[in-house]
Amino acid sequence: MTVTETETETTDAGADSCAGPPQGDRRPDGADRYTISEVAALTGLTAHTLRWYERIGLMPHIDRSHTGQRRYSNRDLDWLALVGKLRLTGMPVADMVRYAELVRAGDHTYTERFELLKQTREDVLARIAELQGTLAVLDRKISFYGDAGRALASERT
Amino acid sequence: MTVTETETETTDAGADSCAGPPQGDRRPDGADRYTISEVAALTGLTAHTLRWYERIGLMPHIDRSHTGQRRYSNRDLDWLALVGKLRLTGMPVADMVRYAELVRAGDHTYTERFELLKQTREDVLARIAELQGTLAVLDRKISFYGDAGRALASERT
DNA sequence: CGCTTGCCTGGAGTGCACTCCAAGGTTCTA
DNA sequence: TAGAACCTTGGAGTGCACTCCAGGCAAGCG
Repeated sequence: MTVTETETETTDAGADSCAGPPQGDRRPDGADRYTISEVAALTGLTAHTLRWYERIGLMPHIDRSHTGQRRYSNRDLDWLALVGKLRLTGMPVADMVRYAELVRAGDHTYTERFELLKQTREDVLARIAELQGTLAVLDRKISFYGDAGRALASERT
Repeated sequence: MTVTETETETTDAGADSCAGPPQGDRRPDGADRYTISEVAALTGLTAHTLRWYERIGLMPHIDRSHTGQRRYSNRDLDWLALVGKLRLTGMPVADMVRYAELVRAGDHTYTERFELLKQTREDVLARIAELQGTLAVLDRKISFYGDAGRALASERT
């Protein structure tokens, strides 16, 4: 029962500062009814993309004003922050939709979500390793170009 | 034609373990005239993609047999290995084409190539940092799920 | 000799992740 | 209360990186 997905996120706001848009402009809980353009500004996504995310099932049900306009909550912002992180890993949107479905389905999907996160973690580690391999290649090439700058040797590649 | 011996490649074909393709099946320089399907097996790219790379200017001029079929050299394989690494970084194909053009243009583009490589290096470092940020988020979430899992387990006991 | 396999070409098609449009209704500012 | 600036929808369009197709040439084999 205690496996609700959401509570950690609310404290997550300033946790990772390096990447992503700053989310310091939040309103306190209770007054958190952001329009779509506010959310666009906060997340760096376009309003188009936010509506599209909703259409494909990547967002939970978004609250609406009495006239039908979207009103996003801090919790929605938390979810979008997670989605943004996952997107950075190269995870396909379809997989994120799958995760969103699991969250919506309730606590009994806990194990599956856990496995999905662990798999994603492995993928991220693998991608970091790949990038470090590429970095080594680049460094070799850069130092070659640096040397060639003095020697002015003719080269291919 | 010379495709009789090349069945050895089939062992390597599916063995695409983790990072770049192992390039241990090369022939010595001087005997390096690979068909397009051999190169496909060695690089993990499809023949379609190899022809497409050529069409968009991402490959240097590829040698041809007397009947017009492509014959790739070890040098071409080296270039493809670099392209593969750059592709892993998420560099757009258009940028790689730009780099290829600089290489074709000759030695006087040395500085520009150097700058491009250094910029790419910065991009890779930034992406690694992003991924490490994401990793932190995932780890926090995973440990939360782990705790919740133990809680559930102990509840059940 | 025909059959199969591999290769050639230009151009069309695919899948993903947005991105935009038209035609309205709503909310804020002066 | 006017008008700008926002919001709504379904559906169509875009850009990237392939991916495939049709129609044909070339070589090895029984």
